[in-house]
Amino acid sequence: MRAPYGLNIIDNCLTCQVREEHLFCNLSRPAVQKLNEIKSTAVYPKSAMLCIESQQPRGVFVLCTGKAKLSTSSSDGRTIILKISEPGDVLGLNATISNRPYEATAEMVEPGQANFIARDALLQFLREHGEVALRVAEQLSRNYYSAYEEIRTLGLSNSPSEKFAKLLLAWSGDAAHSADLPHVKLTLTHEEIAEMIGTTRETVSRLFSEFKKKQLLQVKGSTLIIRNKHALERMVHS
Amino acid sequence: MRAPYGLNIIDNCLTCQVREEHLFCNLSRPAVQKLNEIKSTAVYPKSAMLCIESQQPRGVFVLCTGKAKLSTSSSDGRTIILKISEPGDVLGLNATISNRPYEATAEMVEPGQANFIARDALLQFLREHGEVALRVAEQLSRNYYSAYEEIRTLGLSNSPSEKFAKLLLAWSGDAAHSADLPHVKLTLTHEEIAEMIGTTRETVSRLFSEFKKKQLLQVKGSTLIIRNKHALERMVHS
DNA sequence: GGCTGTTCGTGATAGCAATCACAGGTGTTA
DNA sequence: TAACACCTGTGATTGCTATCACGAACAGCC
Repeated sequence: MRAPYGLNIIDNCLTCQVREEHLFCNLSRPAVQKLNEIKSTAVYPKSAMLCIESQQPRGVFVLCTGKAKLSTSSSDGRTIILKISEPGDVLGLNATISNRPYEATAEMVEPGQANFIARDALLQFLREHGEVALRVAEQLSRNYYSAYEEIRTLGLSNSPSEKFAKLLLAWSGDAAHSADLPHVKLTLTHEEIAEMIGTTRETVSRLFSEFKKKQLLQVKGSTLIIRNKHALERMVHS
Repeated sequence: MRAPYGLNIIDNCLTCQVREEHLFCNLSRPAVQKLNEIKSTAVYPKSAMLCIESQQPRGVFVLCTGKAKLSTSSSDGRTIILKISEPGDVLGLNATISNRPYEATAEMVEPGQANFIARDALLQFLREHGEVALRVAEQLSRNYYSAYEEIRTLGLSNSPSEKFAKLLLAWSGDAAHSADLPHVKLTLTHEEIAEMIGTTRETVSRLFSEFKKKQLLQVKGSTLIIRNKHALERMVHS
């Protein structure tokens, strides 16, 4: 089986980029072997859609390199970006397990590689390897928690500035620190940031201006520097 | 082990109120037997807390009768109600499985009965009965979907009236129909409804007035009658 | 019956963010 | 280098809803 949009194949990327909590790490030897048989690797260009909201699930994707944005839209064109997936993330797991339509669209924002595992093969694999079913449960639980965090953000913080501060803090969490200040590579447009925090493009622009003026952040080309993390934290849980 | 707030015990309620999709239905005989050994049943009065947000998980609750509201709060006192749990629902499963703090508070809004299964016993049980682990994965997936729906509601619909309409439709979904119109027993206060749709009490009051004037609904004592479901549907996905 | 606490209805006001509008910037392609 | 598409900054305006304020309705309880 071949994943869509496939271009070049780099072999055996399933075991690269592993992190402790990931789905297919530290499995028994036969499980790893079987996994390698049923997966297929492909390279996706920018803007490639891995899966599309409301379509029947074909299987899961494990992102190896690159980044993908997960989004959902309403019928009137409004869109929210749920998260930016990083290498190691598993996409479409819920839909595939429960055989309901994909709940979100996954679109590459940076070109990269992903493994695809077709639904039937995955389910068969899970039936044969009970150890992995538990991993799946844990992964689903993790998904749930991040969805839950999203609900808290959307439901409990009202002002755009609060949500913006929260986003910046999340970014600075996994950022490189140089000269003690978190540096973040800014890959999203204001429009996309707006979709992440549920506001408009113009408001995001104004927020950037405002936060710069307040010495909270600084932008150098495409790098964003968090200048006052402490102040941001105060804004969030006030 | 004894559940907190326990008053009277009505035996063997674990198998009552079953629905197809529920966690502990249609299990093998030994599994059911083991389950009956490790569960404890208790009756909870109105306002009893089954579990509290941010506390370490003690175990799961299976609601048998009555209703419980699941809510989460921010440090500044804002509260959102995530859902009203019905008999058959499993509370605290995510937290218990992943051993993270309860993500929500569960408070009885109508007195009722629930089974409690302590964490250790549940995990042991799951290890012994692989069949149930799959059920757990499915349940987690279902939880995820409803969390996801909540995100869509909060993130994609802006106006309170839209969210109110959405809530009314959800209610009318599982409502008794008399004379062709859905009748709903109104058990929540305006304040609580406000917390469900992320607005204020006053706005909910005004929404009721507005919707009455527009012939969308009607209130008779504590019964709410949906008078124009179609119009509500039009409001939602406009 | 009168007390108290909770819930509900509704007016007045203020503030914030969506919307509209447009100009300047950046990058890409021919 | 010109043309084009996209992204960004910022002003002006408007509308919606949170907030404050108060009184009415209602239930539970001595």
